[in-house]
Amino acid sequence: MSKGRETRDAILRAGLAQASQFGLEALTIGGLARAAGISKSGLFAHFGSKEDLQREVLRSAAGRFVDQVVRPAIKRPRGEPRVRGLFEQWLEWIDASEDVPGGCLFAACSMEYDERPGPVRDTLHDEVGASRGTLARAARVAVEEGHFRANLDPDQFAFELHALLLGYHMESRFLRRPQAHARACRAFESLLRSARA
Amino acid sequence: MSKGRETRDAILRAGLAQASQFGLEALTIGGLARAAGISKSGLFAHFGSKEDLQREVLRSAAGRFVDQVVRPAIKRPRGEPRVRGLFEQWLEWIDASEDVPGGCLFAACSMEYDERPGPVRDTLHDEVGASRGTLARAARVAVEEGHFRANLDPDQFAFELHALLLGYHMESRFLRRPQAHARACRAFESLLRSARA
DNA sequence: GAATAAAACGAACGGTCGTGCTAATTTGGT
DNA sequence: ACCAAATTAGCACGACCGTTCGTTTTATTC
Repeated sequence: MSKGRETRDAILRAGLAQASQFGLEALTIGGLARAAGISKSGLFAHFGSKEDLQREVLRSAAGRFVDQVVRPAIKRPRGEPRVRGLFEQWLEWIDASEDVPGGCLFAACSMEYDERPGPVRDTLHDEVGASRGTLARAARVAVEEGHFRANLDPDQFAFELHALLLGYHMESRFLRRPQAHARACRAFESLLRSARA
Repeated sequence: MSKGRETRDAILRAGLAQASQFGLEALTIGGLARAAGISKSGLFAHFGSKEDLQREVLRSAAGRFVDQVVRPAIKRPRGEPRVRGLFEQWLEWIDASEDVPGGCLFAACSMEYDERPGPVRDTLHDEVGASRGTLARAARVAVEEGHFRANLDPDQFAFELHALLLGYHMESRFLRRPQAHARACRAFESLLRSARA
């Protein structure tokens, strides 16, 4: 790998860390350059604009999300186990990982950008939509496998599960309640129960 | 009312509108002054610091939340109807109101401040905790009234309902799905069902 | 209507923001 | 070891940030 891409990756890693904690809007060129140990203009040369930088950070977050949540989950057997896998991996994704100390970047930013049109919002929108789609697809498969009842609406299930994950994010990261994990698991089991019955 | 408090209220009204759309961090003295039609320094004189301004905005948001959600709901009969009232009023609160065009300020800001310690976060934390407490209390009353099953954990119920409301916020305001309202209602009915059984 | 208090203003401060430009340096291929 | 290309640094810019200050305008009170 060329030197350029190496530093570029390092920048994105630092940017992801920063953005996950303080938001994409709070990402600054100067601050990020300081964190990455290079000059402002040296950093800037890797991205044509701040907006580009923000979108690249989002893209790298999406890559990590696939690695950490989606890929491990689809290794599990089709149907309910895979849905459970998505849920469990997603919980871990929301908990701080080494490179994303601020929790789920998407959850934080979708609130930040709900009234802020532009390319960044569009990129974010696509990625949130994709992750939501993954949930719905897993639910549909669980119906096909006969694990979930035949008349289950997979999109409704995905909506409810997604809401639950947002709730966990708030409970754990903002309210800092120690029971957050237990609460989320109980709610998930209850959700599964009504998806089967 | 003295002239000073009048403009102060007008500033807070504009601040609430702005913050609900773009976040409390994005609130700027200059921009707010422009929106309120006064000078930067004229505005600043009403609040000792930007942090104070942010906290006052939060306080005024809390007041409106009580007026628009809590008070109408506690007029309903104790038990399930009151829980339903909270849910319905809360949905309207999340939808744009005249003075809060950006949806629920608390939902947006709790993501913004989950890794940003300080007085603003503390204030926000208290208010989110209070609104959550209102949900739990209503659930407890519904148990007492015999509408909900006796072994229901009111805090767990509050957690799940709160998560659902966050999900609605994302579905409606960020993803802009037209079915958001129907989805939330279906999920709510399902939640009620499992609270009764 | 005059005296006094309250409120709003305009200018300026030191900082930081994103973004150009050019010059120096480092890198990789020969 | 040398050269071209890729990469980084340095510097400057206009704009805006929160904040302070002294002055001027507007409200309130007698």
